[in-house]
Amino acid sequence: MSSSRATSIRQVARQAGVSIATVSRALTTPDKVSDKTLKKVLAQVERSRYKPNLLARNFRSKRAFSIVVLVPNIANPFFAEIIRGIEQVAQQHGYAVLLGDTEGREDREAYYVGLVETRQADGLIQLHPRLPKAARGANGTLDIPLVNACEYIEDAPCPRVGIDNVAAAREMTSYLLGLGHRRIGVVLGPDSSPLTSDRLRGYKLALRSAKIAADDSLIAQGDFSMSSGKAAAEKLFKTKQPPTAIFCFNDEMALGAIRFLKSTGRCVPQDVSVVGFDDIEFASFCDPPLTTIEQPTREIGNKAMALLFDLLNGNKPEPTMHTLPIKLIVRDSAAPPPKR
Amino acid sequence: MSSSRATSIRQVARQAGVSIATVSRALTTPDKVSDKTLKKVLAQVERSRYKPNLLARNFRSKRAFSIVVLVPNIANPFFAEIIRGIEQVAQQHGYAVLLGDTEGREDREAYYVGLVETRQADGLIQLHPRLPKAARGANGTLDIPLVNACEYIEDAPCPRVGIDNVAAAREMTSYLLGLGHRRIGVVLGPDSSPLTSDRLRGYKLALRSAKIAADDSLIAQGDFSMSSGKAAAEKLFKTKQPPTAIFCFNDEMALGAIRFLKSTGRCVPQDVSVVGFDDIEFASFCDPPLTTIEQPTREIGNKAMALLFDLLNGNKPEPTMHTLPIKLIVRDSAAPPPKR
DNA sequence: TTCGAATTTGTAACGGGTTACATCGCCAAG
DNA sequence: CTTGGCGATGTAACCCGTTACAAATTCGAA
Repeated sequence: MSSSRATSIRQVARQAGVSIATVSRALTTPDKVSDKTLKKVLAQVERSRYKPNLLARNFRSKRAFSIVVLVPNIANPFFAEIIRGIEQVAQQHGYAVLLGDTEGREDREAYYVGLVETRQADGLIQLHPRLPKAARGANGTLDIPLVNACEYIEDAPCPRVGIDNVAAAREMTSYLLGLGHRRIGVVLGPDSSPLTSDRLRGYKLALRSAKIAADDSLIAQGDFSMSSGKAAAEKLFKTKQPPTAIFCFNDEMALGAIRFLKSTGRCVPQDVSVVGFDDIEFASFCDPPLTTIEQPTREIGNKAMALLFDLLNGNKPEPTMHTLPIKLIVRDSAAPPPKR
Repeated sequence: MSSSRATSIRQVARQAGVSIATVSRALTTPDKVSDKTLKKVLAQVERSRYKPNLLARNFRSKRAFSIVVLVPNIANPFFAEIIRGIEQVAQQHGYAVLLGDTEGREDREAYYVGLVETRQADGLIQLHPRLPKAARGANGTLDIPLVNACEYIEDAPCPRVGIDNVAAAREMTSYLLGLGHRRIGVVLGPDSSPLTSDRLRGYKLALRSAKIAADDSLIAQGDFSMSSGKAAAEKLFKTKQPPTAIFCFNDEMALGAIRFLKSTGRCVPQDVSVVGFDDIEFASFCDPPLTTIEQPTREIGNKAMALLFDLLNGNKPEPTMHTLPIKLIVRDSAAPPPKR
């Protein structure tokens, strides 16, 4: 109580009249201790409210039992769900998760990589679409246990988990085509994101299948933020022949686009259809409820952590891509184009 | 390279021709080492790519240099912003933040408290409106360094940081009264939250000042979710005399309420005004943009971490409440009541 | 009873840093 | 030429667990 020094295993051992090894065993491998002694030790542990210092245990075992997740932005509910998925299985395996919100800054990223280099964390899950610079070893191999999720890294020498963005975008585009749309605008994410190129590819594939020529004036740049979606929609509607439907590469931008359309008196979906991607929670509560692509966020997180756990336990890295299924969620933001 | 054993300080010392103490000093207190030796040591550190094992350092210094944040739900963008604020100053002080998403489960909470009891983390920031059960010591004092943010805990023996919810709700209610509303509905948060009672108190205070009698039929229960806001609005409009304005105790519920009103053909704000609380990012992008109360989320996070840091460094606990200023954000979701 | 195997317990080394204390050199003052 | 003082360096203890190995005890079978 009064002592500032926490009770140590040696104290417990002395007070229980056994050796420290016995106390250690009683706590970690109880079946190696006789019933009588076990009871005696546990009673004393209880009495002196002893909590083993896991800093010491981890040090000895050379494991921090924590992993870090590098995330571009936790304020984004899409990532939040993935983090939950990660945490869920992390906890099952006794790992804690360190949150690494980089807010886009490289120095932050380096800091978190440093955490695992200095053994404060055992591995890293990267949600950004790039390999952390600091993680590359001298000979090009990976220095640290790493798995990549959501935004996959091209040719990354690590396990990856995500969805088939080409197929998903193609499915969504086909859906709009099926409604009768012929002029379908797209609002891209940032260029740096492989997501953007994949989804764009899917979009074009669908057009090709429908024998429709791609039109560059129907493609607008965005950056996954709501305001960029608004601006992109504005740009698309300044052209001679505006689209009858807009496919935004995430839900936030779709919300922004809808915001613009409404502000100009257009109705969604009667005048223009708008669809998104991700199915964040707000997608079902906006007006109109958004037709979008649901990503298995929870599962992506689960899988990513499971892969990292394998990695940490020496199981094969196998730098393969793990693709999880998506689902087209039809709500009310897309309808057949207006007749004219 | 080939060795699985990471380079240790002893290796570096041997190869640099100095003692381990000198290497240690070169890395932690360079001014205690002569320039010549310092250069020699750092060169060798570089050459052998030595990274000190912080697990060992932390073990020795009896500090984990990490703290945990207990959060009800990271998927909630309001909490996400606060976490960012916490992380920001944590990093300045060399602390990492462990994310503790409890998803409302008590066992999870206990697990995270255990993390600090076992020294894997040094302290805890609680975003829930309650004291972690496990944190209470034998004699009622706190066992672990704790600070409470956002949803304050009544009589908690720890520093707290948040806003003046009574004053904020009062200000918002007065604003609606100023627009001419006389029947103002409220949608509460969960009963267990002190937030709810404080905001309700502020609401009633404002009514009293305007000499308007409170009417229980204008009070509806919610739980901070969008769907609960929708349900609550529905209930309020089933009564004989529905309100002309609805004050929802957070933005999500306001979004839900607007959703309901629109689905019944009512216009916001022409027919009914709706206001929220928190000013989450979506508040400015919904339709209509939401009039709400802006909380200084980033600052709350910053302050909470600063307080915890003080606590960890032995500075007085002083279990006082730190109140940060709010701001009424007027957008388009509230207007004078319709004339009749 | 005796012996060996199996089980339980204890002793002590160990992990990788930090740091108190001792030592050593060096230089200025006496 | 001493001596004292100071800065730089080295030696070794220490942190608090785990665990290899040794010792002691128990137990059953011969």
